Amino acid sequence: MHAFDVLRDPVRRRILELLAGEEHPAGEVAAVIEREFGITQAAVSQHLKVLRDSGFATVRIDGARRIYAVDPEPLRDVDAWLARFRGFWEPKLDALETEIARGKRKAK
Amino acid sequence: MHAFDVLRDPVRRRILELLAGEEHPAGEVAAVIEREFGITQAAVSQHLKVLRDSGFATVRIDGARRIYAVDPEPLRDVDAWLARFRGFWEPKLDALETEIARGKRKAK
DNA sequence: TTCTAATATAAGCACCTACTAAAGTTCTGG
DNA sequence: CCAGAACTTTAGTAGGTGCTTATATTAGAA
Repeated sequence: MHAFDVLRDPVRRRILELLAGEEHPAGEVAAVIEREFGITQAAVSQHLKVLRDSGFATVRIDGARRIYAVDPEPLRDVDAWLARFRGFWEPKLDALETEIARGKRKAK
Repeated sequence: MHAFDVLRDPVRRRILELLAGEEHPAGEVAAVIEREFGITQAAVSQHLKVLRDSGFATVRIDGARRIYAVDPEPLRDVDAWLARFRGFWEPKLDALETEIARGKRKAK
């Protein structure tokens, strides 16, 4: 499943927002989503599965709980795709910034 | 239609890539897409309509031709949404860069 | 005006996706 | 071991999306 297919769903985007700050058990995520979107816990679990399978989230087992966290890799891919359009709204680098960027690249 | 719904479709993403560099008449876009994806001109026209209606593309009439170009606004929104995750992969700003960013903000 | 090129729109159909309800799994406490 | 809590998985379904074919529109050429 392509990254944009995953992000297309507003529920999945909201889940990622919730996980962006810190990890959360599935139950907490489900509670928020059930309240905000009016869907069942099973539906949330299915969305979490999509996020897992597509690499947007990782799970850690803690007893009967499953703790979910963001895996940023696919989001980074999306960011990379967007890069080609960034010139439309970002101001050009000025000389000093260019130098800094250059220095950083060398440092690596 | 939400921005991510629009970007979900690979044909529409490809069209935006084509338009990213420079504007193109619908016919040129259709020729490329027909070849790359094996779909008809009508289908491409429908995708162009979606891009128009959702604000991703603008049209300029030139005789019998319609010249399409990227409108970056919705892409910028997507970029803004992604910003909250950028901390996962971007290194922290160092002191000098922070100063530059601060100066720019003041300058505005 | 008539013909053709360039493009858009309409109608109809085949998937695909997100949902619900119900059943299955796995852990923990008594 | 049993009950219940925390999740996941399965089966079935309604609605949405993207495609094709056919038709409409509009501009320029003859």
